[in-house]
Amino acid sequence: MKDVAKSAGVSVMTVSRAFKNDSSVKEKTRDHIRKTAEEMGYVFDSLASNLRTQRSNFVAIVIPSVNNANFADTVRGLSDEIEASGRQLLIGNSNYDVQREEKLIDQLLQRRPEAIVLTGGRHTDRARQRLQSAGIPVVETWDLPEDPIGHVVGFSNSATMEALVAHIAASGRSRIAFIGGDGNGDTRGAERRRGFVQAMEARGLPADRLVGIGSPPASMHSGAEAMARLLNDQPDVEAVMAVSDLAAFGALTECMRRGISVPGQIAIAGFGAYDIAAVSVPPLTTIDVTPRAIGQKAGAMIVSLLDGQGLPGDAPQIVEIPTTLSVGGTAP
Amino acid sequence: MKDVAKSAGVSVMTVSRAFKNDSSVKEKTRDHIRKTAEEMGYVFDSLASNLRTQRSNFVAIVIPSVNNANFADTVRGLSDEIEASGRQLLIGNSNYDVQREEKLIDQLLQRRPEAIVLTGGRHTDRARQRLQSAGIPVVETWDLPEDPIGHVVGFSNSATMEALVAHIAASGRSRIAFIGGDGNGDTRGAERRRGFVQAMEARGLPADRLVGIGSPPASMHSGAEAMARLLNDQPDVEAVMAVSDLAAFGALTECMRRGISVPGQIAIAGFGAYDIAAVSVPPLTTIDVTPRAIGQKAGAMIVSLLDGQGLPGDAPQIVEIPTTLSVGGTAP
DNA sequence: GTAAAAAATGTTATCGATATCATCATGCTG
DNA sequence: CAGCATGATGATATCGATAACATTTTTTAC
Repeated sequence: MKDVAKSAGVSVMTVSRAFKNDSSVKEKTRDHIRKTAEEMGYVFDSLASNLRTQRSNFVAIVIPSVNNANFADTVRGLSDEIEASGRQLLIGNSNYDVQREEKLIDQLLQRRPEAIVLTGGRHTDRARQRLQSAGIPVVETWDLPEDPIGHVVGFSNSATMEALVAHIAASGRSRIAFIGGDGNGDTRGAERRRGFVQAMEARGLPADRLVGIGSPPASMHSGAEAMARLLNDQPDVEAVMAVSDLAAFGALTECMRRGISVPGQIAIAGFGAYDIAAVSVPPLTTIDVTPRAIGQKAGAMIVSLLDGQGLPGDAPQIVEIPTTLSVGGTAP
Repeated sequence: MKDVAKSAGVSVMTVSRAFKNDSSVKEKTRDHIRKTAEEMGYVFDSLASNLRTQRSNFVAIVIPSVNNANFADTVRGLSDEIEASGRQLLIGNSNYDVQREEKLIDQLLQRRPEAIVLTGGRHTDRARQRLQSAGIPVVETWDLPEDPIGHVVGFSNSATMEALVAHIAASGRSRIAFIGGDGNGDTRGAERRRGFVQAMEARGLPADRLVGIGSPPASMHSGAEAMARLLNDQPDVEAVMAVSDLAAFGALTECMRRGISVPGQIAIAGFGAYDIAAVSVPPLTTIDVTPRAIGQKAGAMIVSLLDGQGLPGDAPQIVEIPTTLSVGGTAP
């Protein structure tokens, strides 16, 4: 900037002002400076600017995996809002591991984000502390934590799953299995499993048909494999609920390979309303959680907190995202 | 840091040294400082560090869309390598738009990344200039540009598509259609279309069955829709090649809905070896471009350039990624 | 035409960590 | 125990932009 100033025959301060064009610099001077800078190949250094202004102009989001269309949709929704406000989005992925998440949060906070978005409501104690003392808006998404760190934009995975069980059970099926991760690494998956078990027990139905698919994320392939195991071990199963559409579709393909009619012999339900749900033949019965809307709402909330008059200490907002049951052909 | 120093009874310099534990600080002093800092809730400010050291410790990647499993895999491969070297990855998405890419590159360069990874080989002139004068390693991926900016890790989309046409044509089918984007926004898609046309013409086959699916990315839904149009307009079609597995699978489902046998009446081929290709019934004939390996290779290259002795001005490396034909049931 | 207001530009100190050089403490050698 | 190497710590300037205040130039008002 000093070089540009010298070359343009003005002070550095004028150059600085010329670059954030709101300030009071004569139009002619500004154009001249801009042109000079362009010719010199000058690139503004936002590192220095960020340090001086104490504003990093970016928002961080921690997701379990970039490789998941649902989270990608949330990222897209968030990204749209954040970028429209002139900020950038920094994405970190935790690989479904709260320890890794803690480390990531530490790293991200060192870069002084203006706000941070988390996926899920379960975190290490240390991560919670760090976030709380960071003094920036924290938004937990994809969940309704009992004891939120700050703001929340999400839905209850367990309650939503219970509604889905109600739908399946209403068709008279009682031997219902759940395909999903067996650990607690994927907290949303664990919540869904918990919702399944609760709903089954509330109806006096056996809730012991839990088929594990190993470490998250649940893939189409792992769903097919789990279905194969289930069909071998408990061929009398009447319905299968999967932790996600991907696993559900995998299960459906396994039925197709074996000539098992869906939903005739076995009903299948997924979760997440992925693209595959609508295209699949038959379409999947699933739950639409509007992942993009989650991101958008979180983004809008953050932008209004940062740009609005509201102080960071404002009362935490809890936004519950409505989920809808999308009845397809696999479980009418 | 000043506060921590005062509280721990040492100078700021000692605190600074205590945090990058390589330096010569007595172990006892370091532990004391670390503990004091932890208690005070001190969070290291990497903004200041980055400014002083002129090293941002992050690498940027520009992808067309986060919402695409192939690019997500590349991001994952890159992320693994970059994070293992202690750096962070900043992801920007260009929405398949070179103008937007140019703007994004400008923004990213202002944050002084240590290297930048691009998807595709087509960029605006201004973006090329900026990148060239940035003085950092630039890696173009997913393509083999004629005039690369710097390093390259990719494959030829057109040549790969030609190989796929060869496979289909070898089965004796000649009325072959291509389903893909009709514009040039998705440069990789456009290259594949070009490869299709070239291969068809080289065989003296008609290359006019091009079915557009609107703006990228090609989705399962848009593939199904395109297939429906194709079947209505040109019911005599014998084979369909899609710009991606997602569109291919959508096309397959449309055939299933209409009771058209695949591959009996119509053969279908995709591109990308997405999860769906292996799980689909029948499995899709597709091209595996090993997206994750692309990311890993690019990441390894960058890390070796940054951490190795090699100067940034070193000779550009061109790494061609081998693609493999994966013959499934849709086009044996 | 002059005084006051407004606009445009300049000067200096600063954000928080660190490179560099300086200083002080400690250990080792003969 | 002097003399020197080594280890540990401190003081100061600096990275590049900008806030805050100071100064100069231009415009407006009477």
